[in-house]
Amino acid sequence: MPVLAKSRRSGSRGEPEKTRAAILSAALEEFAQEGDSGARTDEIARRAGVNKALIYYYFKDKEGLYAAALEQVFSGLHERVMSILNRTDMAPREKLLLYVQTHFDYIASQPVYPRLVQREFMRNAGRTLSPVANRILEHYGKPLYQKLEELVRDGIRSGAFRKVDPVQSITSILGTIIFYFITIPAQQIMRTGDPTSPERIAERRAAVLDFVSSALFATDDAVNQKGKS
Amino acid sequence: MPVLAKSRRSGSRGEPEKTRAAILSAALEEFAQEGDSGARTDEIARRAGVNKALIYYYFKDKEGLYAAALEQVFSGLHERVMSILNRTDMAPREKLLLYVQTHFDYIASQPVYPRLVQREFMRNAGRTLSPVANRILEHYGKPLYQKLEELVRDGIRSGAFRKVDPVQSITSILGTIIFYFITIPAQQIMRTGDPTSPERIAERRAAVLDFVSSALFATDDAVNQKGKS
DNA sequence: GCGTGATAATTAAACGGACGGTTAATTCAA
DNA sequence: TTGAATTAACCGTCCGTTTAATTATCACGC
Repeated sequence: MPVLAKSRRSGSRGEPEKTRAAILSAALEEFAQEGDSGARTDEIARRAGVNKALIYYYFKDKEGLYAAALEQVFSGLHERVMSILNRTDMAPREKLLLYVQTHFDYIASQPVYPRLVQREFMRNAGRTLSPVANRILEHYGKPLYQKLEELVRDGIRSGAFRKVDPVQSITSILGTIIFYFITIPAQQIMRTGDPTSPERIAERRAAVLDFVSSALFATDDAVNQKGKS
Repeated sequence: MPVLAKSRRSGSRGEPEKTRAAILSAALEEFAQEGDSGARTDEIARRAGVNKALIYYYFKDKEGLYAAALEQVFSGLHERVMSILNRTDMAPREKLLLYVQTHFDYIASQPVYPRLVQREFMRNAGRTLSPVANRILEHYGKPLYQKLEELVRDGIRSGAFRKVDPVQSITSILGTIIFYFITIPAQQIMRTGDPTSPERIAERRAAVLDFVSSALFATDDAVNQKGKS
């Protein structure tokens, strides 16, 4: 990490931004592992190697820290994925496959992400999500779903995709991509070996692409002429 | 929902089993909603309409209650699903579709189930699951995966299924079935309307069957469905 | 260059409420 | 009378949050 010559702004010892980042990183792990309420501020501070009070110095309170953690993972995904979905130079099939790969790879590169996210989206107090999750979904989730829906419609219109319900198929695709990662702890029992090893991840990646392709793509133009039951 | 069966005077012999069941039921909701550590024993007692001490009277401690809750949902699924997977009078395609329907319907009938389960399987303290989840998976998860794997192999061997990796495709299928339910809170924001309404559930059910069928079944011109194997 | 405040970064310690769990007393069917 | 079922009240601890003190760095006048 290059020491920024100029950004030695002010303060006392250490680098404030580095400290902040350390806290955030520790929080990501702890939140993903234990969940919102299960995460302990003491443990986060310990992991980050800083005093607990710094959490409240940099992020107002536990919820503020939580929001920052969610924001970080989501903005990263959003950036990568949307740049693909906004492209206009690709046919639906290639575009969808590239999207799936990108989404998959992002999750695989941030093993902490899926559990963090999934946890949050399962937690509906009564009937509504937490304000934090709500904001995240409005900001990142909706545009993603919208673009994906558009893509699927394009694919269907052009005959590249089967005539599926766009929204439903998106849910299925997301499930196929994400499910493996959120069940990794369970898979350590169900199967032998390490589900997070590069080989296993590669194996899963290929399987996801195959599964989605087969589920969504029309089986060659000629074949889909025959009526379906 | 709070069935205050005040019929019996509460004092000593109300109905013990009814009380126990009330606690368990309340626990299921609370655990599913708030998670293991998020759930509050006071709240569970309140929902069940009983004194908090009864939780410790019937179930040793919070973890005992949690284990009982997991046990209940899993045994119910196990019972329904295994009876299908053990049948020998069905061709792979029908068997798999029936399995998917049954699994789906069970979840749909117990909206509390998927979040409860998913929560648990995401929580790996360090490197291993909780002892409770471990036991559940050994007892219910492994046999299920095993039977499903067998089924997929049969399907491939008979030519009814594409030549997929059995284990990977099972993960994909499970993801397709379950993902909708564990993201219901999020879907209340992403789409309009109630994702838990019968119409929506039916719509999702059809989509799952379609998605899985298309992903897994061989699209051979030759419909070599020979009925029994 | 050199004290000298000012301020940002960091810490130790403690507070107060929440929450899991306990206990001793009470009720009521058999 | 016995004992299972139930309750109110309590306890100790964990944990999020606050506060006050401390350390280091910078700005600046001298």
